[in-house]
Amino acid sequence: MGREAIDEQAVLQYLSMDFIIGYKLRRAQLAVFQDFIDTFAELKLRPAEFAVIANIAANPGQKQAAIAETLGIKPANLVALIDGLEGRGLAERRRGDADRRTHSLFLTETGERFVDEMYAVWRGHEQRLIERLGGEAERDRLIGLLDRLLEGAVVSG
Amino acid sequence: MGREAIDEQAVLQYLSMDFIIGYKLRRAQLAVFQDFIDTFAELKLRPAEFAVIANIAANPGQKQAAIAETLGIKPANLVALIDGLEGRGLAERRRGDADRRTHSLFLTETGERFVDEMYAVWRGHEQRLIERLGGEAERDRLIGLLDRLLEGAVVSG
DNA sequence: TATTGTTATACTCTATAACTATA
DNA sequence: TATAGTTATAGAGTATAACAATA
Repeated sequence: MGREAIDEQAVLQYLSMDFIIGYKLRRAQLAVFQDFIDTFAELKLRPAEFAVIANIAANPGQKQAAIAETLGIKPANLVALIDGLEGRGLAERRRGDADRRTHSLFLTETGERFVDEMYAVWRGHEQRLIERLGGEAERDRLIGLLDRLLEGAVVSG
Repeated sequence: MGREAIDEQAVLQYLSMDFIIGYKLRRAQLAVFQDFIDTFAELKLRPAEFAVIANIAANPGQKQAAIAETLGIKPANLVALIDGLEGRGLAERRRGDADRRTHSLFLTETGERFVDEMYAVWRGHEQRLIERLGGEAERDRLIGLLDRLLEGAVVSG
């Protein structure tokens, strides 16, 4: 009966959802993405597009498969994303010289200028989140905890 | 030029994606949900279904609108979810007595037994996450930080 | 008239299989 | 044969508008 009492308490605790890590994580992620989407509405940039542009800027010439791997998305789903960026004149595919099956990705000149603007907007968004968290030390602590969840995760594949 | 140098450094930092809160949050949430999905594959329970059942169990008789509000989903999208639970004999709708437009939700006896099993499975999942984080104190710290992100968020509507 | 739950529908994100062109 | 990128497609999740029953 002692055991039942403990279980009952635990059940009530989890049923409140307040201590469920995945639930809180999802709600927080949605709130942060909503802020991102609102913030970047003017630049018409979605989170995935931001991530792709940032990745090309950090490593110009990367192949599509490498970016998909880095961002954890399927190569097939990267195609429309890059089509969009290419259509807006921000990025371009260049056929591989050695291996003509591959596409290396680069920012255009327009894309380079866009990155500057994107960064300025992003800084406002990120600063707002840091303030909500209570400062950069808290931000670092959060990133550290999230990294632990990621490091411990079973890699699918 | 001093200013440019600073911006360039900041750009490189953010382009590495390592300090972007939303990005890390999304990756961690996906990793945690993947663990949840694998863990609950046997019970054939998705995160949203878990949340609905937990909510009914915590507050039997709640109306659909209230649950949708609590979980942050649209009433229209709750319909199929509850249809599924009702179809499996876990939950049931009861027409409101005072207001016959409303549906109050309850667990069936099967549902009550299912909750016990669900809790046992959930405890393994949550314990695994707590271990990844480094203990309950770290879990509490993470929840606290996520709450700050949620509290500071602009409520849509 | 307004509200609860429902239906229909569309849009995004994600996953898989089959295709092409190259290797 | 195998691989990089592509196409087509299907499944979740989520959003809105219109409807029926009821208030």
